[in-house]
Amino acid sequence: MSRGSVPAALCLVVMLVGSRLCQQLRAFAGRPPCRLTPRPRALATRAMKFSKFAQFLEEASQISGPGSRHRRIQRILTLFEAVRSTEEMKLVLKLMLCDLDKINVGHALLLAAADEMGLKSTKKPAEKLAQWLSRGDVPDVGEGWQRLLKKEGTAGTVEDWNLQQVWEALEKISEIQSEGAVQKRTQLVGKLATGCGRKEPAGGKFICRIMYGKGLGIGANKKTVAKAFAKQRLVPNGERLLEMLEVNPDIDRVLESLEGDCQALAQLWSPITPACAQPSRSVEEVMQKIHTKGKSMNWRAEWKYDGERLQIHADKKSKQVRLFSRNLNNVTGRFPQVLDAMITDKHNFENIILDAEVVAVDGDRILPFQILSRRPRQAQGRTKQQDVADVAFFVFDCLFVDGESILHQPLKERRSRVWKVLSKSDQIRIAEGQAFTDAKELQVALGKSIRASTEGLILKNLDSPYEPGVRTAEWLKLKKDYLDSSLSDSIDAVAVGVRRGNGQRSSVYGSFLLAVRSKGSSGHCKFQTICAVGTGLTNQVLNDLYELCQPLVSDSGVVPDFLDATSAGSKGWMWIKDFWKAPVMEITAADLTESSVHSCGLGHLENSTAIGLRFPRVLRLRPDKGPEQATTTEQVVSMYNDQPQIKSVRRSTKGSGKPKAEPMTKRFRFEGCEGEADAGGYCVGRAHRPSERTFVMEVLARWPEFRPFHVHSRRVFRHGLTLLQRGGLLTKENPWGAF
DNA sequence: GTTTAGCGTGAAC
DNA sequence: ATCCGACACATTCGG
DNA sequence: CCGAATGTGTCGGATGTTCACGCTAAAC
Ligand SMILES: Nc1ncnc2c1ncn2[C@@H]1O[C@H](COP(=O)(O)O)[C@@H](O)[C@H]1O
Repeated sequence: MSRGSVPAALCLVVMLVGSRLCQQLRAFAGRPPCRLTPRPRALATRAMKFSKFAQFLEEASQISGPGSRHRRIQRILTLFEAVRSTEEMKLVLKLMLCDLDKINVGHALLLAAADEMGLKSTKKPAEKLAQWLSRGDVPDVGEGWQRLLKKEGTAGTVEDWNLQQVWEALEKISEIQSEGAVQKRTQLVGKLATGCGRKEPAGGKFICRIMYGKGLGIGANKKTVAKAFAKQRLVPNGERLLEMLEVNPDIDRVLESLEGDCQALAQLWSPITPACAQPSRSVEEVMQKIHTKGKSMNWRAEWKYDGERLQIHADKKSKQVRLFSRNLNNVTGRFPQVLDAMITDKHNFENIILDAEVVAVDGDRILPFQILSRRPRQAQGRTKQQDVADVAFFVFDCLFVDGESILHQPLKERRSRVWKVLSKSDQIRIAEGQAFTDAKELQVALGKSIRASTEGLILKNLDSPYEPGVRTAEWLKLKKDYLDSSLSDSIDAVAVGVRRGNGQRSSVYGSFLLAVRSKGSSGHCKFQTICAVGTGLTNQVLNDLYELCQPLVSDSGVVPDFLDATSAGSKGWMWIKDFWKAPVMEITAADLTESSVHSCGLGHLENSTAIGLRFPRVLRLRPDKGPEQATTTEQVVSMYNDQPQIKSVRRSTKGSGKPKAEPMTKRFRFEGCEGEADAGGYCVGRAHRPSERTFVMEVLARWPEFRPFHVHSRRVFRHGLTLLQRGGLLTKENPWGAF
């Protein structure tokens, strides 16, 4: 077998699953206060100390290996069993799930608070902490706090707050406002750290993470905590916690309701966790998913509008309307135009809950997400000046109508139910879509949707019920940037800056500042930043990049002169000085956006705007390329101008778009694979076991033709492995050496 | 003393 | 938003 | 038929850009 050619058996067709659960909804974050009942004090006598709470968490965090999930759940269960009252249980849950009101405490403030802990053993604790973090001595601020507090020791009498005290401190922090707020907050946070972490330093770590609000880092979040809660006995109906939370995010209320006869039904004025869609990477993959699902061929392709998810609650008689964001925040004040549109007499409902996407529009034209996000976030006074843009609501589902929860009804029913009672208007529109049965129809629909400036399609099983909070297989998203085709171009960009990772990535660089090539005025090459990227990298690649870049990093902190960077775009980076050795990465993105942080295209566009990338991610490294072969600014600019939204604006304002630019780098597809999913049926799964990873590495190393594939570590050649084994190319004795 | 620029935070994607 | 790793559980393969 | 290999789902935790808002610090 010659090295440059690919065995026929290895024809790989990318067609299958990339099912990725996105991160969980941060369902609880920042919910506006709606606490009507004063909180009774927990029993003072046996109230749980934060130190004890922290010990449980610490133990749970150390569990790993096979069976770890179960053991972790058991450990958390013991924590629950140490709880003495429902009130205390509320606190435990809210703390574990970081369900706090907005407290305006972030990374910087947590650092500064180290100086407010009254530490004796460390001089300039905040400085020390920052140093630890920059060197990766400590994976996150929380661990840093723990380390500082540990040094203090527990000699003498030491504060040890109970959960109630901690909660009250958090509430106090959330209330701090106006002049001097930052200082007051910092002091209070410092005090809280002392109260939580003097007796048990791990308590400092956890209170820090709780305030930061991104999870406790113990390998247990909402789902796992709920599993443990299901087994505890103090509060009845524990196994219903999750479903109840999906229909009412208020933990206090839900725990109370569990004590009665509870049912997970949609309720007016109480936000329902929205359903999400699974990503799909091609028309073929979609068709395959639909068919293997079997039963129903009753599917609908709907435009995926690029705006914000909005849940509309309305009641005709009381003339009330309430709007909730995807994360269940109350955003009623942000869309005053729509409130009126919801309470017209033209509608034939008494009350209703709609699922919709709100989009910035100009008449019939759909505007980019960026325009929508420029609208004010808070209710504007009566003296509203010209708004940034009109908005329209594209309704695509209905969860509740006239006092009845219709979550369980099939989509078909729900749809026909709404359209009967909802009256369309400029503000209230219906999501465009069509039924489809085969790949061809789907392909056509996809093309249409993209030309209409949407992100792609959402495909829905018309026979499926509404599943709150679930990334259900009954909804598939097919976005243009997922597609392996010329529809989405990739960019080859140079890593010009690096930044140390956090948490589990603290031993390597966690993200990279990327730049593209541009001709400097003097004819020299200048590079312009286009995005930072930190996803799409495997641990292997991260380690390699660390080894590769470490020697190239300058210690000066001065932006190198080959680089054209804005001041905002150059904050927090360590610079690569040995530029010509800098690694090149092939990346992709969902959109090209206007940027004030990055410098790409400065000088090529009107209003001295520059271009950045939305949702950038690494496809692969390009060790075969040097910076001089990176994509150019001009190419990026023409990609920008090629976007449907930009074109449509140009059409309406000017005559025509710019002339077509030189061709982009295209991703390679191995010959014979295109559209031949049935030909061999060889492919594709995730290569996540070590032997499979090794195999992939080998294949990539030996047949460069494979490299240009959209190779994420989890969507590669499983069957290729089998085939090679069967063909005798791989043997048991020498699994990888037979090439 | 008043105005403006900068920075941190949260939240949308 | 995207993506990856680890683990869990289901299904198929091969002796 | 059973253990190993493979296929797929679930969950947690890394990471991105941009914007408005409100406080702080600098500039006038
Ligand atoms: N017709 C539609 N049906 C469902 N979701 C839609 C639709 N149009 C836009 N979306 C949005 O797409 C989001 C899901 O995409 P993603 O967040 O990429 O998983 C939802 O949260 C909605 O806000």
